[in-house]
Order: sequence, then C-alpha cells, then structure tokens
Amino acid sequence: MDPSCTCELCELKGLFFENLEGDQLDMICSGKVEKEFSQGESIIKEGTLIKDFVYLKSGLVKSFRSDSHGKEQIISISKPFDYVSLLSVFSNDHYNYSVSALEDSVTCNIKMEDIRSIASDNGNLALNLLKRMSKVADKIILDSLAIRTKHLRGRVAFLLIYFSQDVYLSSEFDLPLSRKEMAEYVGMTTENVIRSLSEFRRDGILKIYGKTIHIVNMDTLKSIAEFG
Amino acid sequence: MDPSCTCELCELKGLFFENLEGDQLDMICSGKVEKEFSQGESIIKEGTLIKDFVYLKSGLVKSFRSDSHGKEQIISISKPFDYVSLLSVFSNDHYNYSVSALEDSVTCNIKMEDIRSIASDNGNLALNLLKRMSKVADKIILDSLAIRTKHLRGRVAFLLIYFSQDVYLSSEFDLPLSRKEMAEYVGMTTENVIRSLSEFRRDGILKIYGKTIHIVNMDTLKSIAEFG
DNA sequence: GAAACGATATGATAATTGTCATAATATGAT
DNA sequence: ATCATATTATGACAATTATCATATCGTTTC
Repeated sequence: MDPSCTCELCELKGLFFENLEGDQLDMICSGKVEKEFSQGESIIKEGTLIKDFVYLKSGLVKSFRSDSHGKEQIISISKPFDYVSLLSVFSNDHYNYSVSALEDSVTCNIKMEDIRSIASDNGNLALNLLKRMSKVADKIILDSLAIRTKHLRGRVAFLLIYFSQDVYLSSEFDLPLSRKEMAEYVGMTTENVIRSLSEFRRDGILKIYGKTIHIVNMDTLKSIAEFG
Repeated sequence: MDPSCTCELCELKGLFFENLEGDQLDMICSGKVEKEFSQGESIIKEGTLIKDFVYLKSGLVKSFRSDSHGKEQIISISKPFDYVSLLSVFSNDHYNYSVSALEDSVTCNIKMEDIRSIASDNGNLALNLLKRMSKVADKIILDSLAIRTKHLRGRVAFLLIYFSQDVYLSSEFDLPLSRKEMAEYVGMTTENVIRSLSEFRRDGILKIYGKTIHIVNMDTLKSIAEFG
C-alpha cells in the first residue's frame, strides 16, 4: 500500500476519471482502496459477490474460469491499461471469473455503488467506462478467435510473441506462465505445449532456460503464428 | 418499415431508454430509422464505418468475422433482446465484425452521435448501456469457453440444444444455419458436423428432414453436450 | 541432506479431427 | 423443365492432438 497514492497524481486517472471534478473526484479518492498482491495470489474469486470495481495499477494478471470438469481455462492476460475488473460487473451480482496475479501487482478498488452513483450523474464518466469495456471485450473476443484458427504450434508462437512484443518489449523474457497455464490459455494439453517449445528449440527458433525464453528467430516464429 | 412504429409503444424501449424523457426521447425517436432485412441479407459489414447504434427488434442474426485465411468464423447468434450492435461501437470507428440476418429481421438504428450526446447528459441511460453490453460480452465469452471444452459431438449437441431451448422453444424446429455455418460457429469442419448429425440420427437421438430437426431424445443429447 | 512433490520433458500409442474424393440431393437461374 | 451450382452426405486415409507411461530436474519440507 502506497500511502502517497493520490488520485490527482495517478497516471491511470485518465483511464476513467479525467472528467471528474470536485465532489465526485473526492468521493472516488477517499473511498478507494489500493491493494497489493504477490505473484500467485488470488485477486478475485469466481462466484464471489461483486462489491468493488477493480483496475490494475501495475503488474500482470490472468483471468480464468473452471470448466464443468474442474479444469481451469485462462480467458485473458492483462496489463494495467487493459484490465478493467471484468465485464460482468455491470450486469451481474457475482463474478463469473477468477483473477490472480502473474507478477506482483497493485490494484485500485472502488466501491461499485460509488461508481454507479457517480456514473448516473456524470454521463461522460459512463461513456468512458463504455469505451474501456468495449475495448477489453473486443480484445478478448478477437484474441480467442485468432487462437481458434491456429494449430498447436501457431498458438504457442502467438503467446510467445504476445509476451515479447506487448508485455516485455524484448526478445528475451521470463515466462510469467507455467507450461500448464500456457496450455490452459491456448486450449491444449500441457504435454503438447512442452513439445512445441522443444521443437522450437530444436529448430533454433528459441533458446530456453527454464522459464527464460530467448526468441532467436522472430521472423520464423511470426510465420508459424500466422500459420506455417 | 412499419410506419406505425413509435418509440412509446416499442416493447424494447425498456432495454435502453426507459429513463428518457421529453427532449431526449424525442431526439431518439425522430432520428431513429427502422430497417428490414430478409433472410441472408447483410446488416453490417466488417471494416465499415460505424455510424449507427443498432439493435434488433425482431428476427435472428449472426455476427461473424473472416479469419486470416478468408474463412468465416461465427462469433455469436443473437435474438432481439441480446443483440446490441456489437461491442466495438464505443471503442472503434470501424466494425470488427459483420452481421447478417439468419431470419427475416428488423433493426432499429440510432445515430451514434445521438446516443453519445444523450448518454453524456443522462448517466442512467449510459448505465443501462453498460449493463446490456456487459451481458452481451459475458454471453459471448462464456459460450465460447463452453464450446472450447467439448468435442465435436458435444459442440453440435450444444448448438442444437440452444436452438431448441433458447430460440424456438420446441423440440422440433428449422435450423437457421447451414451445416457449413454450424461448422463456422463450433470451429470444426462441415463434414464433421454432418457426420455428427448423422450419428445422432443413427442413434435415434434426432430425426432430420433437411433443415428440419426433431429432437427425439433430449436427455441423451444433453448428456452428450455435457460430454458423453 | 533426504524425501516428497510439482514442473518439465519425451516417447509410444490411441482418439479425434481434417482432408480429399465422390455422389446424391436440393436450389436457383435461364 | 433443364442445367449449373451449392448443400448434404459418406468413406478412406492422413494429420493432429490427447492420453498414458516414465524419467529428470528443481523446490520445498522435514
């Protein structure tokens, strides 16, 4: 918990609250709670009552769900600017999804009733929320369709490229997911994810040191992700 | 186009506009355009400029997208109360998806600028939109996860049960999708969808007369959808 | 340090799905 | 009505993926 956290200085203020003034901003700021989570900790539990509107200030999280056979399915992986509670907060009483921290993370939590009460007075805030949710939903749906068209190797390549280009901005990075979690995200078995990684290593596309991945041949990896 | 269509009498008014009064309601009503589409007609084209907020008054539509190899993927099938343009309308200039009519359909189109201008004055309308979009996004995401866990036969069973229980409320109905479209929705090949249907017929679960499906053994079909 | 456990890794084999060929039926256009 | 075309249908075979067995490595626990 950062005691110096003030909404006025928050770099994420513009995400939702840029057009809030005086009383409304005060209401959000005095009511907000910042929470820290270590890697692996649970942030939101599926089935739980929705009390807060949550967004991510820093870190990396996964949203997931248990299927009817008890297996977990990862729905999305999100960085600060693209995580907004989850979509169900405006239509449901209980979370449809769980969220947990893939890296040490900080969230800012605001009571749903405060958000609702302010949004009903301030249409611009509400439009801003609509815009954000719309973006998040679009990303989840488009990514899931993109993954669906690919074979195993393409799915794994897609994931590696995402981490390299969208999250860590480097060709070398530590995977924030276990092989099992990668499998839960791309919808395949753990064994086959491992096999794909091994193949990429044998083909000289990657170097792998445990969780550390070094993408040696990005062009080939990209063409595999496109379908090769 | 129904000349007698008036917002005051519209049964879908409560969907978004229940808390609109005088001027704002007039603005929507005088600006709205009702459009009719015959079965198979295109309602929205991917890549097109978003001008209108569109909702479905009657009929049945599919939302879909072309993947990188030109194949179409069906994202969702929607009835009047669960279709709300598509999610991207508040975050994008251009449609990410196409929409076309599976049955004769009627839409009500309202200019995006009118929606935005009213929502910025009227937070309750905006909250209503948030609620609707949240529901639509949730449904798409949860359905897609549900389908992902199933094998071919389970996916086809899932679709048939959807039509029977959510759309036509009968154990006998005319499929609004071709076998090819069913395949585009469940993410499998046309041949395999056909094979599943034939198997269900051979096993006495269905009777099939072209597009007409009669579900004879709903219990077995449900257990296949669950994973049998 | 040893034991126990989970994660990573690989191979053999089975199950599932896709591809290609082919044919019958239905649909629409002239 | 007839032809052209798309849809539905089925089979044989190939490709892809899952399952199961087993082994190694690393971490945690005692």
